[in-house]
Amino acid sequence: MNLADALMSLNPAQREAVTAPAGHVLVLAGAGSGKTRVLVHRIAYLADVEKVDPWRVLAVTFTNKAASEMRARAGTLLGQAERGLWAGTFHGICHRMLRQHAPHAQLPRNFQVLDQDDQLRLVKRVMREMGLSDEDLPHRDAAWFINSSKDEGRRPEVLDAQGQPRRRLQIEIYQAYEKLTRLLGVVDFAEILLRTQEMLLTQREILGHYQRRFAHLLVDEFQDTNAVQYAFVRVLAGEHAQVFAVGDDDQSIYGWRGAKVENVQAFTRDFPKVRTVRLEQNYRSTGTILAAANAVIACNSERLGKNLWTDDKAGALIEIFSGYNEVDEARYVVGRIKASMEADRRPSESAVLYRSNALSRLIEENLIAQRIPYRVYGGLRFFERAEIKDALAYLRLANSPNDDASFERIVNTPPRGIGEQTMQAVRQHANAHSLSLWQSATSASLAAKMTGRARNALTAFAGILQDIRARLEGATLSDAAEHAITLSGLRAFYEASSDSKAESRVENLDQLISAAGSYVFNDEDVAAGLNELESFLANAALEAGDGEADAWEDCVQLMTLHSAKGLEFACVYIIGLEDGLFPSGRSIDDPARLEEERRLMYVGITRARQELLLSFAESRRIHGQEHFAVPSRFLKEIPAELVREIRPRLNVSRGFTPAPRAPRMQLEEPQTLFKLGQSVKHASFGRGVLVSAMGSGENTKLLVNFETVGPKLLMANVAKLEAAA
DNA sequence: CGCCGCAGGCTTTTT
DNA sequence: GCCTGCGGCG
Repeated sequence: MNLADALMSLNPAQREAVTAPAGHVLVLAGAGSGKTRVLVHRIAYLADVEKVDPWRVLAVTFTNKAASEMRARAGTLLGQAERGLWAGTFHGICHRMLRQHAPHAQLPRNFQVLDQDDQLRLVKRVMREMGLSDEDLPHRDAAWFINSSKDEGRRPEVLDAQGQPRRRLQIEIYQAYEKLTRLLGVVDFAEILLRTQEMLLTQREILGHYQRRFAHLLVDEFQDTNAVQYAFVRVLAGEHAQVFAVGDDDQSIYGWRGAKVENVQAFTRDFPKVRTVRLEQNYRSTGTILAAANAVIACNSERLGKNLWTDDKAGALIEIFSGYNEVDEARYVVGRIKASMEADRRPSESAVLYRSNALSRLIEENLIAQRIPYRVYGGLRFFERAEIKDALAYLRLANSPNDDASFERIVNTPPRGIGEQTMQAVRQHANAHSLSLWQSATSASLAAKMTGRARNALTAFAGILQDIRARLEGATLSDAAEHAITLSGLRAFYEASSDSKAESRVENLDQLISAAGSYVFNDEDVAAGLNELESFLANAALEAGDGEADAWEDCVQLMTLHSAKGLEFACVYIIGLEDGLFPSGRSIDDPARLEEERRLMYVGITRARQELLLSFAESRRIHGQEHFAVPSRFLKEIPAELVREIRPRLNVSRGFTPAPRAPRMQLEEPQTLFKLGQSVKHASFGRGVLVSAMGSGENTKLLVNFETVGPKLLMANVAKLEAAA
């Protein structure tokens, strides 16, 4: 593609950003304003006009998906020249730097990356060794503390307990955890960043090397950077590199994970002469949707200020549905999706968004009942699945026998009679003689102390591993995976299992074999001294893969509001809009956190291109308990003229609901009320007369005397009654 | 050792 | 309502 043509296709603000002269640039890019486009064009512009070798450009994103999209789009603009461009996630880039300079970061050459689950296991182990249980401090809290400290760039030594016993405990666990991870030579996600940063600060030659190389740093989603990531950009930029930061303070929704919106402002302060460009023209949503988004986000006080506008026409009104309960809500939403499909919309054009994963269940049930294909995002990704990690652990242990974490993971998976008792002995023997678990388990001196049964079990396990190892030599990656899965007994174990999930586990294991077969061994890992298997294993944690192993299908999309960021859909349904749920009850009392929730709402609204439906339920079962809720405050922040409110057809009148709650929303549509003695129609029972009503709210039951089937007791919110003449 | 049953717990999660 | 962790029993 011709760059001039490409530049002409940009709007003035986009063009200003893309063609900005030498210096730092901050692009405040509103939702749907073409920020990826700007980033990609900037890379092309630098190459084409400024004659910057793409090799000297580093583009940083947060997700692998965004990184590969950027690479692909830069490729279409640049052609061959795109090769050499370093585009990746913060973690991917730092990981690569650590691999390259492992010894300078005090890491073994084939150090391992711990994912969340691995980390938690290690925290548990550390706490167990300290004599602490989950009751002293929940394991999750301890892991959380460690991660947020690292995100802030803090090592345990610089932390102060501030006289708080709980905090002291957290610091002690962090300290012990750190000691253990260094001993094992493993790094968690936060450590990848922090360790890289520390390496750059202490190893001047390495820093100089990268500073000389990178003339341009482009950072996507700048509002999501945490303290360490910001410091990384700063130190890498040094005095000479130009930083092109793109972000939207209104879409900062990861504050709870250490992201600092303040970095956006800090950028203009810490870097000299920053040129700020605002992208405010939105190319995604209708005027109505945009107006709603603007109105909601305007309720936040901490903003850099931006107002989205569009050339698009107003479009349909936003619908607000108020259901009696979650069942009602789900039925309505799925009904609407079905109707839109009947109007020739593809399933994948609709997305149901929610604040918390638990809300997907009922929607799923209804979609299944309606035979609508759907896909739930989130949950475990491919390489996070237990069976996959088990198989990888066999490969790891076969490749490096002294990998204790892998040993612990699979020594008794599938069950082979090596229990806690035996493992205690193995660990103790290892500790006493400074051996790895593998060395300990296979040592003759330990065997001598063991009972026959335990000894046999350990010998059998060792035999399996040796078998796998023997077949590693010269085998393709997929053969190696195949052997690990088969010889370990994992496949046989799941095939024999009657568990409902076992079948999909076997499928996943097969998927692993094909994933191994299509793995591309990269030059950097060769240069870092890894063999193909090590390279494959190293990348598994970092690129955990997609939520589903299946190929993309034309499905209704279900996901949390968080994971919807960056995506767009023709029709968006945001459910569970109740105070306490969204905004989350945990954020409601804290103004700063409430603003983050509001930004989440803003993100949700701006995902919609054409249609937006917001729904809440007056009562909802949460954790098995009935809760009555007030509609989300965010609903009231949307101007009434943009909204059409919908109530279910059947509304129980005051006549037989003893204590109706005051309606919070002004209802524009007339309610259809049923009176005692009225003729009604039911989908399957036909005509009848409403005889009596009992109970209240969600539990309201109606007694209807049907002409054909006689009297029936119906749940008011389930039976779709219509008034009959 | 390993299975089963019960009690308690619980946002969001790019990497 | 569903997953996790622990305690008891076969």
